[in-house]
Amino acid sequence: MATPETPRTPPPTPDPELASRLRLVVVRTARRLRQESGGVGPELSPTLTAALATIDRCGPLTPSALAEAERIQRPTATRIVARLEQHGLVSRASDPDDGRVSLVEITREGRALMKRIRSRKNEYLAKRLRTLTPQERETLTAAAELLERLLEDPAATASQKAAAVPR
Amino acid sequence: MATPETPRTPPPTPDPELASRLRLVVVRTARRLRQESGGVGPELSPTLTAALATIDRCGPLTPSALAEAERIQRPTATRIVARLEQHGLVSRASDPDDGRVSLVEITREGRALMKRIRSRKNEYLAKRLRTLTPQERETLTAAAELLERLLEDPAATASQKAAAVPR
DNA sequence: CTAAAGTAGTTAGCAACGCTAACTAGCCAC
DNA sequence: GTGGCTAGTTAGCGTTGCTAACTACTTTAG
Repeated sequence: MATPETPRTPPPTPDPELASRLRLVVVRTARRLRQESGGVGPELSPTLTAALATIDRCGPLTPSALAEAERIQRPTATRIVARLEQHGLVSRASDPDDGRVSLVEITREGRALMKRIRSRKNEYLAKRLRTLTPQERETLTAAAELLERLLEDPAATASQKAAAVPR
Repeated sequence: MATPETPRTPPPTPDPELASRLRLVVVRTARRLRQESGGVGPELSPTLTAALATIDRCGPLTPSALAEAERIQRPTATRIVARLEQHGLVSRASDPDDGRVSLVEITREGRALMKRIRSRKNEYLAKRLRTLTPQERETLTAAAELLERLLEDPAATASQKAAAVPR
């Protein structure tokens, strides 16, 4: 098994293989998280949690802004906000300057839930993480940051999609 | 932005925070991958791709074994196999010894598709990965390995991490 | 000032994927 | 054989993503 701290894998890292591998592991991990989150308690699904986190972090924002931040389509954002609102986790306010936009904001309850989620819902993952060495956790932290970076910059992606028409 | 420029995690990394962060980034990455894969061409969804990869790697196996490997329920495996079979990517054979079980195997076409997928469908990810430094890619490789380990059963994990005793 | 164009949000409907519950079919123990 | 186990399937549900099309408001042009 590779020791993450030692760059003992110098040459043989062809992109396609790493891409494949990342694909698989990310898909499987996401699935696993979804499974876990469901059973733990009366908590939110990963999707709603991620959205709530964004709303929390980015302050009051419009559904469109949420869609952009989460890389989802506006209709999806609409539904997500509706669900969160239904649970009393976010509230909406009309923009006085522009009657079209509505500003979504996290509520006190929402914030409290986020806090609870951070400490409790991640129990599964956190427990697993605790079995790793500090160096390994560092690796994951760095990887998370890299992925975050990869997720940004929609330019290349958008142009790719535009080029791929036939279907 | 490469070598010495990642002052990542000099301070302690509390588990809950890392867990949260991993959660979010994994969920979002998975979503992104799903979006990309759909539009690029006549390719498979991430779920089907992952399943096909497992069938390819683990040789002929039963639907139950697939379910276990992919951490899904048997009915889900049934549907996935049906879809793959529909596309001619896998074939089934009855076990002569046990009339209940059916053995699923990847076909030549399936193998060819896997090959194509590895080189083509990951284009999006691979392209992004190419913007990283070798060291960063190494980090992701190590992270993928860690996540693979974390995905395994607690029992299996425990035995494997025998070398890396948590404190 | 009114008409056209653009933008924010929503609604409606579709497909993928995961689940549980319940059924069928084959195997084995008695 | 009958009863119980296991493998696989079918049926049905909920979530989450999408696109297309609609409404409502704003902005711009004439």
